[in-house]
Amino acid sequence: MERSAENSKERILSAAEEVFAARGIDGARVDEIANQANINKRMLYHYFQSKEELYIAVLRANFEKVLAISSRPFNGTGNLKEQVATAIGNYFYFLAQNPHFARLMTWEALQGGVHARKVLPAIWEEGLERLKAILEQGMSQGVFRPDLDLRQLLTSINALCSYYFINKDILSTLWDIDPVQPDVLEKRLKHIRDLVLNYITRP
Amino acid sequence: MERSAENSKERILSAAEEVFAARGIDGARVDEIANQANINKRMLYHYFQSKEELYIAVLRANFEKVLAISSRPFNGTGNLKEQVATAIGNYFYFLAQNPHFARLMTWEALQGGVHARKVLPAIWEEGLERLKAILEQGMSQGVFRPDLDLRQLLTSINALCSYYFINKDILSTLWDIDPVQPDVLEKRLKHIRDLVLNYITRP
Amino acid sequence: MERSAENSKERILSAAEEVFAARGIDGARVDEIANQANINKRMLYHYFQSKEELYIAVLRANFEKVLAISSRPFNGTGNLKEQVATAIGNYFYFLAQNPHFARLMTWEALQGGVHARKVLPAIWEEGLERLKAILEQGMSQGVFRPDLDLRQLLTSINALCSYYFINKDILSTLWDIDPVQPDVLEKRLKHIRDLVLNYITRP
Amino acid sequence: MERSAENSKERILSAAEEVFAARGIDGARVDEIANQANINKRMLYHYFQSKEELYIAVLRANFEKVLAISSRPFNGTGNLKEQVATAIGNYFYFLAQNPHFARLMTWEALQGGVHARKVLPAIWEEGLERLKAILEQGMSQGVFRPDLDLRQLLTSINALCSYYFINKDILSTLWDIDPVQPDVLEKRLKHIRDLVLNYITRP
DNA sequence: GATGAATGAGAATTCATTCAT
DNA sequence: GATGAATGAATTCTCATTCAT
Repeated sequence: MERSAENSKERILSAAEEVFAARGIDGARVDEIANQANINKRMLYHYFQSKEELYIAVLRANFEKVLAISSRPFNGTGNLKEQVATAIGNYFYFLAQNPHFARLMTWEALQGGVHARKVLPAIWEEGLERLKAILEQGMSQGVFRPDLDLRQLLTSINALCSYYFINKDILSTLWDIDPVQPDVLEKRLKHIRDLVLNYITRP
Repeated sequence: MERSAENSKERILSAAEEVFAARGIDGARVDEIANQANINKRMLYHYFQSKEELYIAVLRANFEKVLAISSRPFNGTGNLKEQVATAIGNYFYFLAQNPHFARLMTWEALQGGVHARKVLPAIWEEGLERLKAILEQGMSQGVFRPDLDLRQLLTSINALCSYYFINKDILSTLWDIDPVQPDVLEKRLKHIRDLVLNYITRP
Repeated sequence: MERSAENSKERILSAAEEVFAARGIDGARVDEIANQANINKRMLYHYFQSKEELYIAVLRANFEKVLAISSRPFNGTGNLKEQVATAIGNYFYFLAQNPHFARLMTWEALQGGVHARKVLPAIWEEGLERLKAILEQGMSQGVFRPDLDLRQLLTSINALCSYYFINKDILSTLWDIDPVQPDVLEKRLKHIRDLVLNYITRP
Repeated sequence: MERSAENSKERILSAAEEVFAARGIDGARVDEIANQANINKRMLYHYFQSKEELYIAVLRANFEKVLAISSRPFNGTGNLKEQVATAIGNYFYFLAQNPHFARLMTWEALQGGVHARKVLPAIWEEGLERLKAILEQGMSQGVFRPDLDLRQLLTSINALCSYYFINKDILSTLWDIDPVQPDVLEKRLKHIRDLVLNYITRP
């Protein structure tokens, strides 16, 4: 990892994300972040006013990451059912590949979203904005059941995906397999898709 | 301000549950617990060896609560579908009426279950043990689809229920209504039941 | 051990002696003393005003023990040389059989004798009072060298005896034998007697 | 009030030695050490993990001091008897000039050497290593009595020297003179030398 | 005499933050 | 930009002592 002056801020943010995701804001130690970023603690305070500011910066960066994902050209093809399946898969694998994201969101949720609120109030559902559009389209076209409550449904999809990653360690113990192994991931995704697609297509 | 000896420990446990559920083990302050329990901090250390021990005691008490629920006479009647609906409802309302439970479990989950592991390793699924039995029965009787993966399904039910309460504050902002109001709760439960029942009954 | 009311005070004193000898006044815990005495902590404060008072009471009791020894009929027979040997032996075995004594005296010594001073200022040499008398007799009779400095000599005898017991644990490690085993004790005593008698009898 | 970085650790160690020697590990207060070192308590924990670690560091430093003494060029001249006298004098004056040393060793001894053991197990006799060599030489040359038990003898010399300094305060009261005044010191040393030399040279 | 719970003052340890260079 | 030492305010934990019964 390069150590030129310019990327100091990046290194701090990245280390902070790691530590905050792992331990939450109260469990995180500024020292650990500085060590992991390979910078002097004083530099950390040069770039960020306080531990809390740094935490918020991490949240902001993560929100931007989802936004980027959710606004990038959609690779869903075929009919609307297939597009739902694709959108769910995209989200699921985004969470799998960005393990810090769901953890950060959950620490935040447990704290009532006090910090996240300072960044972007309505971000919570952003990652599923595309999916929402597809579902709305499907409802109006009669492909999906007309009585879908999108709030409930999007909440459920979020739950079905996030919960899995949040509880990874515990599931790992309970099931005695690694929940984030490729084939195990795929199995989980299939289950979520079945559950959701079955529901939205049957009146 | 009663001060009888026997309930001091209870008061401490109860205050600790409140504070740990609200802030997690790292965010909790022993002083706050002592104040809320209306005891001298010293007494807290008389009954519990350390903050961590107290936290574990809280976890243990909560585990026992679920166990008590899941092992009490089941009020499910009627056919297996109805029984599943009842079991989900029982669990959902248990979470609604014991708001600390899901929060404690989630703080724990985020920390990899390090403390919970010291109490009871396999407790995680305990609250849904009854439901599991019903589902197994339904599968063998051909009432439910035969290819149910119970691990996945129970995880999903847990997710659908817990996530809602964990994200209560955020949903409250997003939706601009109180998610734990009786009728809103009932709506959420209906959605979960639909999702699950639809899935398990269609091959 | 009997637990009738009357001997509570005795039990406390005895436990306190044990604990104070083992850990010193600062290392001792009132709780440990109470537990070991099998009484309620409150009783301890019934009999003794404070931890310090209790400690002083222990010192006093120990001083009385030496006084009793040093004033009891002397079993020294034969000539003065033999009497010196006997007196040294008596003192040495007193220390061996009352392991708390030398330890208490040494904790006190390290603390400048602040507490002991409150009990009996001149007690320090009491245990060797008899020996002093014999030595004086021997000097005037010309049996011992006439230039003996009794202060120095008594201090030395005290040192030669006490030091051994105080450093018991360390000698045990260094020598890899138990320093208070009967034959090892006897060897030490012989050495001390040789050293002293050789000195006092040669001009 | 200089504040250069390098000597902070030294100042802490030096203050700690002072306080630990004066009050023992249980009687010592971290606050007092910090004050005396003129640093913030926090720095103390920056350099040393805990009070116990600091105490062990003090022991280590003191052990190194004796080692340095005992391994420096010996200024003993003349015949073996004179060399013994010199070696005893060196040790005696080392203790006189390093009053913390004997005190630290004695606090340790009373606690069974639990902490010292972590530093250097066999250090206890180190300060008299040189003397031991001379005595061995003298025995084989027939200058000293052939039946010397060096363990006993070295223990005795240690006792005769250390005990004096450990009991300084009490002797001061008993004798009504200052035991560490130069001429009083010299008198004590003379006595010890007489005692020992008389013993080792007479069969 | 006896008990167990309770307490306030204090002691060790930790942490985010800032100063001097 | 960068550094390492320094700090004050908490925070956890401990202890001798006392109260209510």
